[in-house]
Amino acid sequence: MGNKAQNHDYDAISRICRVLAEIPRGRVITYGDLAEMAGFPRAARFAGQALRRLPQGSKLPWHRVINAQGRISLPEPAAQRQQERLEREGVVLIGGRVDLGKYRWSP
DNA sequence: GAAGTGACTCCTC
DNA sequence: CGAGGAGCCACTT
Repeated sequence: MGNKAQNHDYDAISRICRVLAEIPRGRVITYGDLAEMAGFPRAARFAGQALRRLPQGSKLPWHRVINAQGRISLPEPAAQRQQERLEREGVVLIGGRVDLGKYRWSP
């Protein structure tokens, strides 16, 4: 059948999840890079939507995804949780900002 | 099939 | 460094 994004778009989402699962502990990735690695260049927003659709009990490291400015794009209070998770992995936030030059993950 | 939406990014002021 | 605006992509309704 020609169903693409009608019932369950496990095609694009699964790619995002796959890349997400590859992010090593203690590292972070930007929405833009995540999308690009999944095969959707310039689709940073899509990455965000995919993560937003992610179930709560997901084992995927959604907290390792931040914006290109090294900041958490998530609204409160989720942002606080994400920051704590990152710090718990050793990712230091200075002024609510992550040093992408140090923690940005690249394959 | 068109219009709306967003956990974005880049450029300019 | 912060605020504002246009551009982009794929999903959702």
